[in-house]
Amino acid sequence: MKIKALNGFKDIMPDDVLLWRQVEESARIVLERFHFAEIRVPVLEKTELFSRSIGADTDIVEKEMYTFVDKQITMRPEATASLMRAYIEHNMHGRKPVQRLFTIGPMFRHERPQKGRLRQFHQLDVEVLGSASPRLDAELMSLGDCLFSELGVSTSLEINSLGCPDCRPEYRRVLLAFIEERLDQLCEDCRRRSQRNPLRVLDCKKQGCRIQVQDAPSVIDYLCENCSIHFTEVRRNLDLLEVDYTVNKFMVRGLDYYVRTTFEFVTDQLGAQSAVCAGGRYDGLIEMLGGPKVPGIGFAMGIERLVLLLKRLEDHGDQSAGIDVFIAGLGEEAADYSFKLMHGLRGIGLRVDMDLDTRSLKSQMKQADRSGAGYTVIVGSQELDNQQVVLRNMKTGEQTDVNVDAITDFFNETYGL
RNA sequence: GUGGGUGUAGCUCAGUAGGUUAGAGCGUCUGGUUGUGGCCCAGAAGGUCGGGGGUUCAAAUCCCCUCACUCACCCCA
Repeated sequence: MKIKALNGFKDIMPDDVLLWRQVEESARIVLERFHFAEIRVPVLEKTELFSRSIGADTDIVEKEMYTFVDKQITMRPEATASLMRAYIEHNMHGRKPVQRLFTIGPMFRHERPQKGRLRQFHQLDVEVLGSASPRLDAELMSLGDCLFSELGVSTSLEINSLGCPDCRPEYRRVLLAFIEERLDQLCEDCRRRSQRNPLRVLDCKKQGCRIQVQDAPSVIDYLCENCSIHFTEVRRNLDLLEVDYTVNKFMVRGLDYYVRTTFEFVTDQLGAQSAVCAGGRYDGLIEMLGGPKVPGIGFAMGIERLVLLLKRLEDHGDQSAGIDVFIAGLGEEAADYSFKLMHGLRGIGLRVDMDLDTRSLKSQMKQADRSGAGYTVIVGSQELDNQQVVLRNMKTGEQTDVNVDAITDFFNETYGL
């Protein structure tokens, strides 16, 4: 029986890892420009942390978490909760007024896998704690924008406001009344949704429902004064930074903790999974988890989805990490010498490989070619007798005899080590 | 949890009025080049045709069951 990876769990193969690194490195560069600090948190947490923060009756908590029931611990389905826990646990609010944090790592959700959605997937998670300024909302969105342009992928930004505990109940009532008036026109799912989370009816993808909700009351019209001012300021600041966006009054959130600003970077290139990055404000969350009364905002970016987008940009063929020097040897006595030489060259920082199984020279040259080495050192018995090796430039095919003692110096000069 | 699609060589895929030893390209290996890569040529290795059962003289091909993968719904990054 062949052992295979679990459904929804994927190996990231060497060629793809290069793209992943590109994403992660770009992210770290951009995040540093925005003065963020990386934090790494555990993958396992107490189940309660997630049920309390994400919401006990959300799909994630209800049926998608990998939980060790007997131990009451869960593999994180998202990172925000863990970061909040760490923030509270280490009293980070006391160290400086505003904490800008990010983390990159795997998340786990037991959903049915499909394109751009796995059971173990990876997110870049960015959070800022300690400021309620609408400037921050705009700054975070511009950060996402910068990251996408750094990577060369194009997405569009959609924003909305969900109001706050002061104004949302009123809107909810109005919306529910609107929905109930045309309940018989809506799909089965929406009828169910209208009971639990009427907001969700707004982003149903079915044509029939879309027509029905077209003229539904907009959250934005029901925002309280503070939320309204906040949203206007967010938009003004986005304009100030010249970040393009559209207001999507149908955009809602699946997680309970979001208030006020929500946003999504979407693309039409990923099939059903249009969101590459999504986030929003969660001003009451930290307090709810037993921490200080501190506002927060953050977003999560789906790395797999981003990598899929990058793959669409150009043909990424074999581009496995190459080496500088390949050592080809003839026979066993050469092998000892080659082995030692390889060790020495690695010691001065070169990327070196050889054929440990002493195959034919032809085979070794082939390996040298594929390895991407700029030079091949050929060691034979004749060369050993004369204390010389052949140095072959793999680009030009030019060969020179070099004294064994001069080899290191040659590479030192060539590669400027 | 629900629906559609696809499972043939390491990879991408041909292969239906059922019919001998199941094919191609790429990759791998060997040789053409007594110690030299890329291009070219020749050859070789590599397959329980996803698995099980059935129909038949005969099944990759037809029927049933099952599993895996995949896309989509739900939901979400």
